[in-house]
Formats: sequence, C-alpha cells, structure tokens
Amino acid sequence: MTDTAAQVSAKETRPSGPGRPREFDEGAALEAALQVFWSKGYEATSLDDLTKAMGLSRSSFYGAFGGKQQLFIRALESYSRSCLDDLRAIAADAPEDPVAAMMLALSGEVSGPRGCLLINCLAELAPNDSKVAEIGRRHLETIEDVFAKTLDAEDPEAARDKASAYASLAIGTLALRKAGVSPDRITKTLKQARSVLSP
Amino acid sequence: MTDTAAQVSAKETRPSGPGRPREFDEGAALEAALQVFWSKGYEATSLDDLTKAMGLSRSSFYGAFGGKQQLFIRALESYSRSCLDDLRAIAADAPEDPVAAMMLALSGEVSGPRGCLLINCLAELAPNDSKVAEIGRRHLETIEDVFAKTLDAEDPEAARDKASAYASLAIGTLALRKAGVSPDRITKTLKQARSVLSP
DNA sequence: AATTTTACGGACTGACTGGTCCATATTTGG
DNA sequence: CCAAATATGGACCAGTCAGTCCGTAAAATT
Repeated sequence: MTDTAAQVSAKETRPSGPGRPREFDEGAALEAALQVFWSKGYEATSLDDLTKAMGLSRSSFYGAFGGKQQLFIRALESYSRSCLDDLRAIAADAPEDPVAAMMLALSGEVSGPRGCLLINCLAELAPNDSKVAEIGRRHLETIEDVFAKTLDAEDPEAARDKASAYASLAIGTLALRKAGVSPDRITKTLKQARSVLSP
Repeated sequence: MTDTAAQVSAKETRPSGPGRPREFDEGAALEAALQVFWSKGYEATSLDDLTKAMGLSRSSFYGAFGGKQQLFIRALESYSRSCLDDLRAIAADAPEDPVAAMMLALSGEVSGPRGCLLINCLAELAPNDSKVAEIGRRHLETIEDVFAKTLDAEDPEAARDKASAYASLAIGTLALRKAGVSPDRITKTLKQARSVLSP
C-alpha cells in the first residue's frame, strides 16, 4: 500500500477475475482520447467529446480512467513514450545523418498541422500545471539525449548545447507550421540550417 | 463605409459626443484582459475572470468589446504590435549583433515563463481558428522580416531561410522554458548556437 | 444455483458558461 | 430644462460543464 502508482496501475490492468469483463479495449480508448485532446486541446475537450470518441458510457469512463485530468495525464505519457520510440527508430534508420532525419520528424512531417501534442500542451497548460510541465521536461530531456547520443562525445557539454539547439530549432518550426507556412518551406529552411550547423 | 477596420476603430475610439462618457480606460482594460489571456490561455479564461481583471460590468464589457472572442482578437493584435515594436527597438539598440539580441528577447528573457502570448495561442487555437492563425502568420512573417533586414542582402533567399531558422530557434526555446529549463541554460544554448551559425 | 464482483446505460446534479436585458445614471445638444 | 444618446450595475437566461448515482447486466467463485 506504499506504492500508489503501482497500486493504481495494477487496478487499471486487472488481468481477469470475478465480475463482468470490460466490453472495450482500454488501449484503444486511450488512443481515441489522445486524438481528441490532440485536435482540440485540453480545455476545449468536453467529456461528451471524449466518451463519444472512446465509445464509452460515463460510468465506464470514470470507472476505467478516473476523470478527465487523470485520463489526460495517461494520454500524455502514452504519447511521449510512442513519440520517443518513433524518434529513436528514425535515428537508427538514417545512420548517414540522424540529426537531420530527427529534425524533420520533429518538425511535423509526421504529425501534420496539429503539431506535437506535448508541445501544444506545454504551451497551453505548463505554467499552471506542474504535472504537465514535468512530463514535458522529461520528454524534451530525452529528445536531447537522443540527439546528443549521435554527436561528438569528446565535449559532452557542447554536445548537450548543440542537442538542445537542434531540438529547439525543430520544435520552433511547429509554430510556423501552425501559422500556415507550408511544409515544403519549413523543410527547406531546416535543411539549410542543418547544412550550416556543424555536426 | 468601405473600410471596416477604420469604421470599427472609429466607433471604438469615439472622441466625444452625446451620452454618458466611459468611466474606464479602454486601453487599460484591453491590457488587463491581455494579461489574463496570457496567464490562463483562451479557453480557460472566463467572462468573470475578464470583467474582474478589467474592472468592468458585463454591460460595459459587451458594449465596448463585443464579446470574448472579439476582445481576444483585439488583444492579440495589440500584443503583436507592441511585441514587434519592442523587437525592432532591441535590434536597433544592439547594432553589434542584432540577431543575438533579438533571439534572446524572443526566447523569453522578457516575457518570462509564460512565453509569448501569440505562440501560446497558435499552439492552442490555430488549427481550429483561422483568424488566430492569420494573426500568427503575419506576426511570424514580420519577425522574419526584421531578422532578414539585418542579414546579407546579396542572397535574399538564403537570408530568408536563415531568418526563419533564427526565429524558429528562439521560439523553440520557449517550450524548453515552459518545461522548466532554467533561463541561464537556455541563454547559454542560444549563445552557443549563435556562435556556430554564420552571420 | 446463489453470491460476489465488476461493467454498463443513462438520468441526474449543482456549478458555471458566455451572453442578454432592463432599469437607472450621466452626459451633450437643443 | 428637456430630449436624445450612451454607460453602468446586476438580475437573468438557456446551455453546457465535469462528475455522481442507481438500477440492471454479465461474468467468476463457491
């Protein structure tokens, strides 16, 4: 009873037992919720939006996820995990220039005009929600780690700064994209910047 | 009657005439509203939040500003204007390296942990609000213009790309800041990146 | 088959949302 | 001083918000 997280997690991943079994897939429901949050933002998303997209009654919703806030945190964590996995895979698939490949991926080639869910939520909520800020901090830190890993290890401090700059550059272009700048234009800018920055 | 903007502006800046005069300063009220939007985001800001901060009754509020959405657009435009003015002043005040000075300013040295109002709103609303997206587009375009003006005019296209990269880099660090990275750390990263990028 | 345990559908709640309206107050123009 | 015009305060509105609750359904354990 001392580990609250494990307790909750265990409760939410009940493998089987007495009682009526769930009629929905928890992972699929979480993914559906994530998409709604991603499209509308946290505040603009209502419970009706969520339950409708997830195909759940309110009872099932609260029973499985506890509430809007808790569901949101779970969605963010799930998003962060899969996002970082994708990023590492992209780096591994482009050994000739992993930095460029990662910047392109982060800049929204994949996620489209909605940008990165985590960055969006950082902008909307972080100053007033320490939990969101913390998830964002870990996410960005890990992104920098992945960048830094591909850089010269002789000067770790400079590598860290460079990694931070690469990540910021890519993330900054998300704002351009939302403002309507074409993906082509952004890609060009990014490639040009990449060629100027030393590896 | 062909220039809607001038018409509205004239109506809203009625110099004098018959009827009871306003007991509040419209500019000050707008500024107060802007601060609330900046701190809480658009959706999380209620009419009560606004009228309280602005010191207005609901009647006065609707009479002077029309509604939450319209007030918000005016606040954004006002913010953009003053923000760009500041940026130009900063560039003019640092003739030795205007690019570095502007990047530092944009990165939140001034605005603090709340980041840039316009960038926040771009993240929260742009994909579902073309008016916000348009204001953001003009804002970012102008920022790039200011950057580009300080760069080599021989190759305008490359200058444009560089300007875009500088702006993106600075704007990207806003996300880091919100995630809790210290201003010092960000400033260091930015300076290092600046020294690597060619003028 | 009975009991226990969990899930489900959906009605319901009080609080709050953005927005409207009206009676009253204060000004200018005649 | 009177009429027209504008501002203000606050009551009021229908709709929506996140969240609760209860009667019923369906599974495992005994």
